[in-house]
Amino acid sequence: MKLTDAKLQFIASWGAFGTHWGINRTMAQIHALLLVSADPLNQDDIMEQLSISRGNVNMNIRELIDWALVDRVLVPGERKEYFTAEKDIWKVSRLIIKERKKRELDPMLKLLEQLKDVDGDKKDKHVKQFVDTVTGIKRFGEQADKMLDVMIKADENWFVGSLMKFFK
Amino acid sequence: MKLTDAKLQFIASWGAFGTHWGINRTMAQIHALLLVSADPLNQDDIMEQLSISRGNVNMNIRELIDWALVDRVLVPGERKEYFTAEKDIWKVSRLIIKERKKRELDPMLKLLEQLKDVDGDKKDKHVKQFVDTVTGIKRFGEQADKMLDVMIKADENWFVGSLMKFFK
DNA sequence: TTAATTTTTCAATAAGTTTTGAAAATTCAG
DNA sequence: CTGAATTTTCAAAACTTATTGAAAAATTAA
Repeated sequence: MKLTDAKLQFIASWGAFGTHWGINRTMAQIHALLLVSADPLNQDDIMEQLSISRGNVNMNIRELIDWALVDRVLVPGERKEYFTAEKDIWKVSRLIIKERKKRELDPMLKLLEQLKDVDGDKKDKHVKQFVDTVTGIKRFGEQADKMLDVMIKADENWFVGSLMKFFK
Repeated sequence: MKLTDAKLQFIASWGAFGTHWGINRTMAQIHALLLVSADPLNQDDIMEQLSISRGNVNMNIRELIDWALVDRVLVPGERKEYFTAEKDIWKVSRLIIKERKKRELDPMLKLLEQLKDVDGDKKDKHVKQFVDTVTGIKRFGEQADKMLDVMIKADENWFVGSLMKFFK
């Protein structure tokens, strides 16, 4: 397969993949494009290669920068801003875990903490089922929280070496 | 907080949570409702408690059954079908991992396998960047794949006991 | 059987999300 | 400063996804 076609297919698939993970299609496509580009790109490059509008590029690039997946780089002698993606996929996954944990898991745990103290007789089976469910999810979430914290701090060697040996 | 309000808040939040994870809002809400209900519910119960249409309940219940998160149960003397959710959150998480792995990770790995054999001179920096990126993601995906397989097979005791000790 | 009940389907509609593009704001070279 | 280049904003439009509800299909009690 030609490089150009392979790039297009990678970008399309990464975009579709992203939608399953709460990341919008275009944001994932821009990310994909930058991941496979050897040199930094500017807004016009991205507009042209993905056939999308300036506003769209601008908004999604900002979002990618928020997630720390993309950095602005200064190209000497150029007025325009250039962008480049973090290429180390282990670092990328840690950045994504960190961001999603903050946005999703942490607030959920906070809510469950409140809900577990519902009023009413613990002997009542409806109250009991609610409390048991909430408590169970909370415990699970706390374990996941710890595990993810370790992953966020770990580096690839730790991950591949220790964890994967552990997982046989 | 009263049980009724706590339930509503749990259902609303679980629904919002689900949308971040590629699960539609209503499907997650029905799941939440069944998780906190002590007894099985029928379509009319769900329609009433969530204020949604019959068609909507029917489609999303079927989807939940596909994922094996919900089971049909026969209530003696009743004509209607009743539904109940798997309450063990560890089992629930394994079912979700299994389904999403099959739908998302496996196809992505298949694609990356093809893309890594792109034509062209490996010395060319554009080809090199593409191949390096694809190979890196593929390797990462394969590790994740193995790890998730172990998790799918594991039970809660293994998970909490061994893994969590490992994670300090 | 038949007819009442229940479940399923699906076209139309509604709701939600993303994208555009032109105008406003900002930046910076001269 | 001034004005050209660039970036940002955001209301309107396009697109995507979810929901409704009525009709069709399936089920089952009598």
